[in-house]
Amino acid sequence: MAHTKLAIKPINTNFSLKDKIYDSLKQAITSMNIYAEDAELRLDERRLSEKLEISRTPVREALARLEQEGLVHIVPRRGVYIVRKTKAEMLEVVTVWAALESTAARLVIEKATDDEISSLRTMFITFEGDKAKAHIDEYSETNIEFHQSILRLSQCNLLCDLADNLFIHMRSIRDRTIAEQDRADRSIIDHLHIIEALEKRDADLAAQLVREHSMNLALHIEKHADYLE
Amino acid sequence: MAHTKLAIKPINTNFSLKDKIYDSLKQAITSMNIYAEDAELRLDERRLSEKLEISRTPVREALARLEQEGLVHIVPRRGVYIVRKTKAEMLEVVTVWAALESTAARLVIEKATDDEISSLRTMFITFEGDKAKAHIDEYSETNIEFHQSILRLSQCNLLCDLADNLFIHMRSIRDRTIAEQDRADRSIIDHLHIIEALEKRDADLAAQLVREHSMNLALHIEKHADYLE
DNA sequence: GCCTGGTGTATTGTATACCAAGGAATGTGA
DNA sequence: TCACATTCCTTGGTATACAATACACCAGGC
Repeated sequence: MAHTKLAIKPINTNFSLKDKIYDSLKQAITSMNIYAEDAELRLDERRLSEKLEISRTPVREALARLEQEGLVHIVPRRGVYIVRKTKAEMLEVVTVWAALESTAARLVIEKATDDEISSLRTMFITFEGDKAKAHIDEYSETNIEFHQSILRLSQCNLLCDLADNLFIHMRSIRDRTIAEQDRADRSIIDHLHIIEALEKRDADLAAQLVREHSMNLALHIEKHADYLE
Repeated sequence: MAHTKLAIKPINTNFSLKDKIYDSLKQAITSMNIYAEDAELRLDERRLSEKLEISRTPVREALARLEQEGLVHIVPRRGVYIVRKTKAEMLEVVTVWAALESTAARLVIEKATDDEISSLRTMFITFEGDKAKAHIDEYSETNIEFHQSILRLSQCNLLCDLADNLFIHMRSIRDRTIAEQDRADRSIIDHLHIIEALEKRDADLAAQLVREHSMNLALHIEKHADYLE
């Protein structure tokens, strides 16, 4: 049915250039492999603004936000550099992640329905048995999804937001470590135990299992992540 | 004694205008009572830049950082507003705080020396007995110091940084709530129990006590903080 | 050959001008 | 008196010009 009135303009006037650039840069940084030998860690205000065909001002504001967030480091009159976390810093990230996610697990028990919790279980049915090793890439995605689901089901926005920021750094590690040894299998077992604890509504146990699961990653990084200087 | 060598200048060339403005604004916002009826929540780029006798650009960059941090909200073409947390948001802040501090407590047990832990105890000797109620203001400071000490002794910078940001919001609540009822006394008792757990190097207990202590604040806010809309 | 200082260039920091959008004040007609 | 349109002011958004600094390179003197 044709409208008699000019139908639109719900066009977003609410997102300014700087927001778009911020999202765009963040996405770009997130999806690049920061720790590769030949990674291009240098950003150039002017080149960026020319490439995006806008002026430097909004680019600068976006970069300032990224710096506040810890993704880039701005050196006065030298340039903007993507931050590489040291091993020590990465261990801190994982530690804080553990804190956030285990608290999320407690909240899930308070707030989530049985259905929501059991939805976690269905995420893993495709990996029953030995399939995990065979489909590492898929599993890695599911793995990430699982952890983010716990955050989401906690219904605590602050928790989600903080965790999201940490996740940017976690992701690059997880991708590297999940393929090593039998970590994928071990990971699934851990996850199933966590789900069981949630289903039993045992807050202390769930929190403990979630924390230990993350801290195992920390131990692994401590031992094996030599590519972090 | 006079030096024979020219003694100095490791002078920081690293602090630009925007950094100073950022610090200055943050300090100002932190120390004002955001929740007072007549609080001036509106900021004006132009007025600020005129008052500080600089251009708008660095002011804008400072404000952008503060927005990223959640202290102010910038509404396009409307203005910049200091953020008032709602009750729900404040409860989230306290929840996340609990997560961070209880993890810090675990780390204290791993990393702090006996001396460092016992230094926590000495903070409270002046408030032995019934003195807490009589010196509410002093106690409020000690209270804050106690919690920050736990973070600091965890030797985890990320934990400290995140907690500091939350603390800005916690502070305004604590100042209001500590004077109510017998919360000061209760608070001291909690703190002493926490210290005992740390001294016994009982990580699970310490983490639990710290978390419960904070969550009690959450319950109190839930019930009594009607000034949060 | 090495040290010292100058100079040029690249890059970010800051200032300023102009724009667009929202909202309030004002005017106008019923 | 009220509803509505118009105007204007306020305010943040963007673009651009200029200033300041870091670094590389080079020339000249010892």
